[in-house]
Amino acid sequence: MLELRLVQGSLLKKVLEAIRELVTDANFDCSGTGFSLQAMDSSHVALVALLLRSEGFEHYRCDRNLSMGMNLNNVSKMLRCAGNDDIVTIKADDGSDTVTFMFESPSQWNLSHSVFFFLCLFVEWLSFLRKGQDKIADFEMKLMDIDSEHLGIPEAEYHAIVRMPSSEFARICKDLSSIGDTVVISVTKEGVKFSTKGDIGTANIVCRQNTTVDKPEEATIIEMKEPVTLTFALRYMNSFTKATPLSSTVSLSLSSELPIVVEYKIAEMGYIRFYLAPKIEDEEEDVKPQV
Amino acid sequence: MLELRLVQGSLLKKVLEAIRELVTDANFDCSGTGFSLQAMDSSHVALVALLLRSEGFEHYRCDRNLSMGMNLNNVSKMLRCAGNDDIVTIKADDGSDTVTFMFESPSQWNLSHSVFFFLCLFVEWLSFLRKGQDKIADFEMKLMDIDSEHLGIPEAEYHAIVRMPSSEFARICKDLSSIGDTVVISVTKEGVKFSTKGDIGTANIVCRQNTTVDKPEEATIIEMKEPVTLTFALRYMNSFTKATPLSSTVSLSLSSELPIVVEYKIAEMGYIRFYLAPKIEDEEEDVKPQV
DNA sequence: AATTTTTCAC
DNA sequence: GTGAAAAATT
Repeated sequence: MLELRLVQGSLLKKVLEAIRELVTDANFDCSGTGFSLQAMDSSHVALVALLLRSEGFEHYRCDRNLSMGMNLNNVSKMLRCAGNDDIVTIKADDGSDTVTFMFESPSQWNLSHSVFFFLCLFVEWLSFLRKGQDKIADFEMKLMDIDSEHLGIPEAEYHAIVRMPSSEFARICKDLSSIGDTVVISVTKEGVKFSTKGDIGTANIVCRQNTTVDKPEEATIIEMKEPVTLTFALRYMNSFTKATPLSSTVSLSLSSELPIVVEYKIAEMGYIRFYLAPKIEDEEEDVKPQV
Repeated sequence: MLELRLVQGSLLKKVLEAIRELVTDANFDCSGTGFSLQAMDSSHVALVALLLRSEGFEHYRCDRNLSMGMNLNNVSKMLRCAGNDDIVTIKADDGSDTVTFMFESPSQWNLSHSVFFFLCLFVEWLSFLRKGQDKIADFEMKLMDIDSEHLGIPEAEYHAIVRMPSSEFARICKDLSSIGDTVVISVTKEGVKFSTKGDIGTANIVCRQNTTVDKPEEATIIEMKEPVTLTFALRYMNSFTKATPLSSTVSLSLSSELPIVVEYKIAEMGYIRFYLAPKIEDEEEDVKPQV
């Protein structure tokens, strides 16, 4: 039997919005460790790895390892029926070919946004006292059989790791894709440079290391062992940035010839990591990306 | 060599959004006086004139007069990659067939919107002290050869000049175009009347002079030497109102048989002016507009 | 799921 | 000024 209770249900909604553009069907794997997913995108070029550790759940019961194949668009449809403040419970019986998502709405309180913070805390405390909720919904979904090719992802030493605000990374990818199709990411001790070239011209965006900001999540930090320059398809990068709502920072891990790792940490729980193989620099422009 | 540095980069973004619907390709002319553009719209009916005086730039260097032909949609694409708070620099080397737009993001400061104004000023002063920025982007674009027919626009005496809130003018043009295709603008000592006629009926909007408002930009001021009534195609008027974000007020200058001048002043820098010839009132409805 | 911008009908 | 349907964003 499986029963996972996640107080912050909006997190699950964000996770699905982050993945569903890239992957249509995937297996969710449950074990004592946590709730995880690993899948290639439909064109077999990018890889997504999700981990939500069991400790991050309010309640986590997983009697034995379970792999549940789901259509992510359908999961997303159901999750969109959950309010952002809902508590989400995922349930599956042993041997069952269905999974159930349960959403408990917290009681409606007539609060404007300008209410004081302590009042919010008070209200949250009240809602713990309440025995029930105004609304409880459950959605049951058929599971599917999906061939999973669970790749062991080797731990690699990266030449460079860049951490920057996730919104800034998203903005850069979006801006560059209005000029070109690919981005050249180049890390030197000067900083990290994102470049592209297209019919109407060229673009270069340089971000310098900057740790002198008020909030740590606004910092740009570059750990570089060796300079590295790699080229990637912007189309995938833009898909990855769908995970921006999950974390205020993103990290890019780069090594020559290795796939880039674009990681969004999920507070208290784990991460989403996207892997994308670099384009092979060649005389020809239209080289098909290799995995 | 050309190097123009504009602290308020969003202004340039707005200028391009204001023009690009009307004009696809145009020459930007740089001289000691400033940065200017003059172009007919693609159907050769309306004329746009832009002036950004050199004094409005933080730094203005223009060694010799330069006319740079650009596709405004491409310029706009690049400018959309600039943040609204970015400092924009336009660069061109002598004899080069490219132009470079450089965007410097101000450093991230932890400021909420509710911060006091003087604190903003302080922060702006601080950012001048900083040697560099977190993010610097540069976009290079090929220039084009464009036949420019730089018309001398004669200074005219206008029978009437109406100044009103630009948003109000935009609203009137939009509303009237849901009823008819043309607007009759009629200035008398009563005020200014915008009228249209269509299949479903007629509409008249009268704005009376009103200077007794709290803010001067909310005033409607009519300077009239002589009553005047002219007819214009609403389609162009609606294009002109794309410049609304540039100024809180607009002025309409009218004389019989002369093109109307719709002017948006650009604070501290200059203006955008749109010229549109009146439709000749005739028994026939479908008279082609004359320039 | 594909491409670009805004609104309604000829 | 051209064209088909609804809405925004890449």
